[in-house]
Amino acid sequence: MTCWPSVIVATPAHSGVSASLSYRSELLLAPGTLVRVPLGRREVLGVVWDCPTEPPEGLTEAQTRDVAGTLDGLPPLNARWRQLVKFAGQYYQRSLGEVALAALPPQLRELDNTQLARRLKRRTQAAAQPAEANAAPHTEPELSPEQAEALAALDAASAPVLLFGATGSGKTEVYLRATLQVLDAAPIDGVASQVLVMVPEINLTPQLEARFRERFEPLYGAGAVVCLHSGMTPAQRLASWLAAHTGVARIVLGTRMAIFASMPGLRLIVVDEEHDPSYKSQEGARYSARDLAVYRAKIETEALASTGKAGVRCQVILGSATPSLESWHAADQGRYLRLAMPARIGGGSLPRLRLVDMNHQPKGAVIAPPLLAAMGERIARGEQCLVLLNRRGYAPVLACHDCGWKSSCPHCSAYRVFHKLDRTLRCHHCGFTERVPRACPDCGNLDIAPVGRGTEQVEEQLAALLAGARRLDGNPPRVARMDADSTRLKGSLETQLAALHSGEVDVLVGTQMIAKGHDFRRITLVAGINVDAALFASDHRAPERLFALLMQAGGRAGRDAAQSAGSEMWVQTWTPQHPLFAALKTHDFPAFAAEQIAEREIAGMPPFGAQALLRADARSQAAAQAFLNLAASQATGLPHRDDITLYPSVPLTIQRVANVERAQMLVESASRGALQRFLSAWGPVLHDCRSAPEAKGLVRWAVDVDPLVV
DNA sequence: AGCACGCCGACT
DNA sequence: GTCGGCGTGCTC
Repeated sequence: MTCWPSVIVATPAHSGVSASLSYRSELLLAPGTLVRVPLGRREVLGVVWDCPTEPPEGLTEAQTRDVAGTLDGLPPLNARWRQLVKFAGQYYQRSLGEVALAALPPQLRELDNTQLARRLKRRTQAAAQPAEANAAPHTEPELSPEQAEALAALDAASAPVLLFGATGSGKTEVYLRATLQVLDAAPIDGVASQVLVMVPEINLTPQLEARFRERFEPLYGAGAVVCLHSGMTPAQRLASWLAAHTGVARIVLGTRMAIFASMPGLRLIVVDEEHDPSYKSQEGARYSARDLAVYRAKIETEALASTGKAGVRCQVILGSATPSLESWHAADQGRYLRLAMPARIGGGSLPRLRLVDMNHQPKGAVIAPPLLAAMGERIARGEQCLVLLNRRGYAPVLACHDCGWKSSCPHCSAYRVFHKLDRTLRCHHCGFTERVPRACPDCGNLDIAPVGRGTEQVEEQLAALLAGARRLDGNPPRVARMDADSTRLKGSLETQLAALHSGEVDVLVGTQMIAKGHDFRRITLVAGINVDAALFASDHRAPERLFALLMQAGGRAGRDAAQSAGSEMWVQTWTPQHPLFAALKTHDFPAFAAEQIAEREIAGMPPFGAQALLRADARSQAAAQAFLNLAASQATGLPHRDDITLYPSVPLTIQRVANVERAQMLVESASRGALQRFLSAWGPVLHDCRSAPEAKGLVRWAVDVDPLVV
């Protein structure tokens, strides 16, 4: 029987190709079937969206080509997955095909059916393997009263759960128990239950993976836990994806991209560190994996409810010690259920805050004398210190004192950072790297000097400043550095962490990557060296990010209950009176959040209003802004135009990156729905603006819905 | 997005 | 005389 499946392919929205393309097939194809279809002169992967038995209107017989073939042996992508893709495409203003195809493993496009069959066979064989009988049975740690309470509440909850747990309160154990409960449940219609666990960064997957494997592989076999993130090879990604899609994998652990994993038995989604900005994608479809997680759980639950079985649902847990204000507000309103776990496991306390007023310290001191003394004492006791600084390299700028030359990047409106180790000037935005000149390129003066401090320099200076201190073994302290530079090589992160755990290193200097997740047992002092920059950034989310960073960093200290009593969080600041520090001192996130939310309400900021950005990249700043202004003027008469505020176009903070000028326009509305409908109508207009003479030199444009930085 | 066709500058 | 720059246009 002949049918005319409509197929979505990886074509961007408004590219002139309609949402789906109609083909012809002699076989009835179920929606969600993966197919290969001819498109122009090439053959591309597509997803069957619908399969009418009537020929499409407006297309002649000759215009409809035959489906080239299906990907055999793969069950179709289910209706919930398709609904997720559809929602994400509409909400974030991208084509369905773009979202759907980006969500599939790239290697799927290259496989023929024999290769695919081989892969699938390998998968099912792995599944048939019995659980390792001789694996040591894991011992489940005893739950704290708070954990037990949270689990009980979780069990009864029907809304999304915001697990507000202090660092060290044992959130991971709650995730593990909740996972166990879900995996234990009986299959529904022969589909085994599955759990999706998301973490913000690739760096955090290994340790969580280890804990999940240790707990669940003895129960469910070696293939039960798979990872999904961009650091994997194409072959690994395909293998994980197939395992999830076929139900062989019971637990998928991954970064934001994992939110689109096909999981037919999905019954629980965990979003760990839900406040982390990494969950918001910054290219392609700019989706928030956290927000999609809430949506996905909702549609999965609705589908399960319609099967008529009582009590089955797909739950979502958002976990954080410093939740996003969006989630916090949702909990305030009762849309989410807030479960608090304020106490640290073992009764340890959070570190005491020590504020250092830099106005009262010796001029030019990098590390204030009292902080230095405190570090020396810790080292002498065999304890470790963590020093946090948000700048890589030796110095953020190199300058000539004579003529005022600075190490600007020729391709970006930013300074190149001085890296002393390899004597280079490196642009952290476009990567442009040169050897440090011997003399000032402008005036020839030999006296060019670093200005400001980065991690390399603090590492060097700390080693010198602490030279007089002694470790327990009588040797001088060892200072190490950990940042994107020092961990660039594969495996070096692990090596550095091992050095820290073994006690080889006494002081670790690093960027915010050291604040996240890692469990450092012997650290009792954490110091933020230069935190003020974040407070004066024009970005209104800077305070909450700084609060989260300091809380998270502080959480690294005193994780061993025996040492936690004496653990300290030192912060050097020029503005000790800032209210953020008062809340930090008492570890009072609720007070801080309430204050920030009140500010947002007054300003009409999210979650009280909805925002989007129209971004333009062009050869010249004038062209970028001309495109935006044209787009604004062409918006007249569009639906809900009156409910929308279009702000003037502005250059980005870093206006030029890699010789591309960047500008943006803020789009705001009190109503999310109005914003949505306006943006949908605006899309085709924007596409047309591209070819207007004003926009000559435009490189690309994009809409960012719910942007993090405005 | 790809991948064509198409019309103007420096080279085997 | 060609190779190749990327500007415009199409893909069921």
